Amino acid sequence: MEVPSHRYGVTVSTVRVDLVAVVVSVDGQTPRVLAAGAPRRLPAGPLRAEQTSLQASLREFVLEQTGHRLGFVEQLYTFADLGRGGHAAREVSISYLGLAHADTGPGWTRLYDLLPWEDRRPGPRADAGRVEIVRAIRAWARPDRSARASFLWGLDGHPWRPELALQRYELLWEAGLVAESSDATEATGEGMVQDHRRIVATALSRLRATLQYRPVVFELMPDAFTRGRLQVVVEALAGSTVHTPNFRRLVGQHGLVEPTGGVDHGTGGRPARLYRFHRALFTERDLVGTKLPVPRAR
Amino acid sequence: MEVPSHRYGVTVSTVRVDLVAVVVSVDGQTPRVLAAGAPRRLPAGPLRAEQTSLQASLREFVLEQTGHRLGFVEQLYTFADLGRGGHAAREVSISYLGLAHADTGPGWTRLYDLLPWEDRRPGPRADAGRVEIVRAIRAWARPDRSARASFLWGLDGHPWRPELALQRYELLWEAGLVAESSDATEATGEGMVQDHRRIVATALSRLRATLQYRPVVFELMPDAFTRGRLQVVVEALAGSTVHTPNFRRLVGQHGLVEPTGGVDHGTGGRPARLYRFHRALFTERDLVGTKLPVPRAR
DNA sequence: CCAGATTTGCTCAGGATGAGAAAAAGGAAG
DNA sequence: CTTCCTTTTTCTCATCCTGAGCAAATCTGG
Repeated sequence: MEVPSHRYGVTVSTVRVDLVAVVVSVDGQTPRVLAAGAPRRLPAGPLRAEQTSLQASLREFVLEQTGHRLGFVEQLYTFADLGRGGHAAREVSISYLGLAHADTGPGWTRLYDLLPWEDRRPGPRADAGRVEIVRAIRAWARPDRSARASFLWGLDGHPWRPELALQRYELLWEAGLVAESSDATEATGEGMVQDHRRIVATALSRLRATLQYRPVVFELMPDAFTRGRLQVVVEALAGSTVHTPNFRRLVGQHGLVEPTGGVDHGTGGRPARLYRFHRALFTERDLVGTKLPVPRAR
Repeated sequence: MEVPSHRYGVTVSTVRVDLVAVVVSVDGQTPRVLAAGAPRRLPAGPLRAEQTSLQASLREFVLEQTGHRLGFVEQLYTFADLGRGGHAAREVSISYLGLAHADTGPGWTRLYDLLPWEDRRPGPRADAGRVEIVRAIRAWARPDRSARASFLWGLDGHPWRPELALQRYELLWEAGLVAESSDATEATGEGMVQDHRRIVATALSRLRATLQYRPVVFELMPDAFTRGRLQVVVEALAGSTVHTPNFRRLVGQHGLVEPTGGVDHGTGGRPARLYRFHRALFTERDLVGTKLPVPRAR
């Protein structure tokens, strides 16, 4: 069984390749994604011939298009299925997740306007939309797909898992509840160009999963911050809340942060101590091996 | 801040795109990778214009080149940095991990011939090679990179983490210990064409990480198997051993398997009960959410 | 001064995990 | 047939991690 040349094949596969960026930041307690236009579109650009690495290419065009210097960058997934955008031609998009410091302005779309069901933090809109979605899913899933549906939506005793955002989006897609052609509703969210909403869902899934075993949140934080502020950012990304004493316990016992000595009096209650990320320790470790809690409660 | 058209850019980025497959199987207690030639080369093929999905394209050319029908397939990473193969031209490779049932023959290379230091199971060759590698790394890392080195190699009180295979390969690369041009040594392994060994390391990392939270091993198992056999396969992929009673406890309590009623008398000791994967339960769940133990002992 | 809000620390139960001991059940060698 | 060896299988125990609740400490704002 000899493996032939890898130039094997009948079709010469020369296609156009784009880079697509999902740039995330947290503004107050709302996560935002860089996407402008109507319908919204993720920033994208071509591979640059002169750039040796993909990441450099990505950073450059995000900087040019938006003026933003990306901190953390991670490759997500390469989308290349036929008919992605409606055209017959194949279009290859290499997608990246990037984290940037807080910023607002046009082009910064609220993440949960795109995927409203992913925000489970207590609030006025949360419950109404949830009921509506769950009803629609139950109707569609019955009876064949109900096990999968209740697993993904944390029904019937299953826990809600934040990191399954992509799988939930895909189920909604199959159920016809997030067709990009339809109008935006309160519960099913705002549509985007082509398959960009799927790419955002991919990014959210990956970000939430990464949060559980790598301290990437610090890419979104200023140099000094309170533990309460850190908790708010984590909860914003996870889309659910955590038990405050347990959160600080975990943050503390991993030695992730060290006090700066300063305090913040603007928190409304007892003043909070300021901390900084213990970077010296963790750049060496390639940022692997220490985790922050993401809720996985019922 | 308006985001311009995503057709923005000075260079038209039309490049050739290949699919590369890392097909893994376990033969006895040695993991194998589909790669033939000298130096060895992973099976690769072009995107097929007529295939709608990448996975379908991949399955087809792996079937054509090797006669193998892939079970599990997962996208790994897209390599596209300039000068990957030594040429100036950019070459984009979308890499996939595939799992196949046990098979031998030419073309099936032993995985740990390529990455010998990743096999930590007790054995004659293991200790000798380990000492040699650790000595070389320590010499190179001192003193700046010693924290990173000891973290990755489980030295100075750090645990050995099987899933960091890629990071270990990259450190060895930086240290000049796995230059593909040099001759294969007992400790640093056999070289491959272009950056294929990096792709194999990527696959191993991903496979080991996946093993910890998704029951993908079953893609490598026959329909009926003993728990001892399952443990051997997991240990082969993880490259280290686990405590037998704990392994069976975990497998049992997750409800992953169910007894077929049969027994296997060929194990050399007390006959072992045969089990099958409880597939009905887990296809529904999208194969998420149940895990098999991978050792992370000191 | 009081009410409210937030930070901070402590405790406790339950589950998961690492490690060891040992019984059960067969095959192989003598 | 008996003895030894090997593998499977079941328990037990200590420890750590995690979820959850209670309460004290400390400030701001009215």
